[in-house]
Amino acid sequence: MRIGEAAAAVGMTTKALRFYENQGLLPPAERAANGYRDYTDETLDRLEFIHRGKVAGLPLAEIRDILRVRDAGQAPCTHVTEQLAQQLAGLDRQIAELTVVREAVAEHYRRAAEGDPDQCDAQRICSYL
Amino acid sequence: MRIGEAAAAVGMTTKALRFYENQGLLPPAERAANGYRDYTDETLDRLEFIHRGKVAGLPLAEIRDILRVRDAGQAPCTHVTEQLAQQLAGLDRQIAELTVVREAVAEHYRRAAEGDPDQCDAQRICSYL
DNA sequence: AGAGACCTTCCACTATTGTGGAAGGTCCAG
DNA sequence: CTGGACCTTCCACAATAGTGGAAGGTCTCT
Repeated sequence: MRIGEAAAAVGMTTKALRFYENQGLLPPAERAANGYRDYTDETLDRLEFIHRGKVAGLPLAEIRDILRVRDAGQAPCTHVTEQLAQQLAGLDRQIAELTVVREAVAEHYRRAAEGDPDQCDAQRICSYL
Repeated sequence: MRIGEAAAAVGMTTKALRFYENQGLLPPAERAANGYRDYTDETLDRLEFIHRGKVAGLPLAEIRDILRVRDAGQAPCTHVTEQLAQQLAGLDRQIAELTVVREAVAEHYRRAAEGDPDQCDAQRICSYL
């Protein structure tokens, strides 16, 4: 199938597919006689996999690495498990950091919402921040 | 004081200060006879404010807007309160989204950690993702 | 006078994940 | 044979928050 059909089948754009090829997530596509890319269902599986990886928040580079392990003939499970563990740790760290910021902002906001605007101090520029 | 001294005083780089001037967070600096930027303590206050805004996770554009309101002679408190409310909502949304992703990844990981690598299915590329 | 530490401007580049558009080739229907 | 829908490549741009480096001016110490 041609690129437009493949893209539509997985809900991506043709631009994205070419980009993935460029970034090494898809192998260089087979070409029809006219030079058009010609995809098989295998590519769709691969694209679905890429989609699942993106949903899990993995950067394209990590998805690419997983696919490379797989393409090298190994089951990428160990690698995937490792990536998932790292991803989990990263998410926990990110959530923890955001929660800290959230608490700080919430505290600022509480003071701002109850406060007296006239207390603003020129030197602080705004006493609520 | 010159730019290097000002930058050191607030723990920023000279590059960052020029960048802030460029982005409108700092007014065009006074210049000494030799063309060097010449800062006063007011600039330090402003930089501290920028720093607090950054810590609160506000993008520079929003910090700039707050400063503009302030520079226009109004107390920016109302504006700040509004920004803080938006920021809080944004953080809550971001944390909620990350938490959803985290749960999905954790579930993938649980299955991967206990699973049998031989179950990997060629079509799925990796059954853990 | 020369070294070294400052300062100036300006342009390019970092990372990420694509999107937009130009210029041109191909294929099918009317 | 022409229009429209596809496809090709390639270059530029988006957002964010700066950083790196080149080329050159200035100041102070020795």
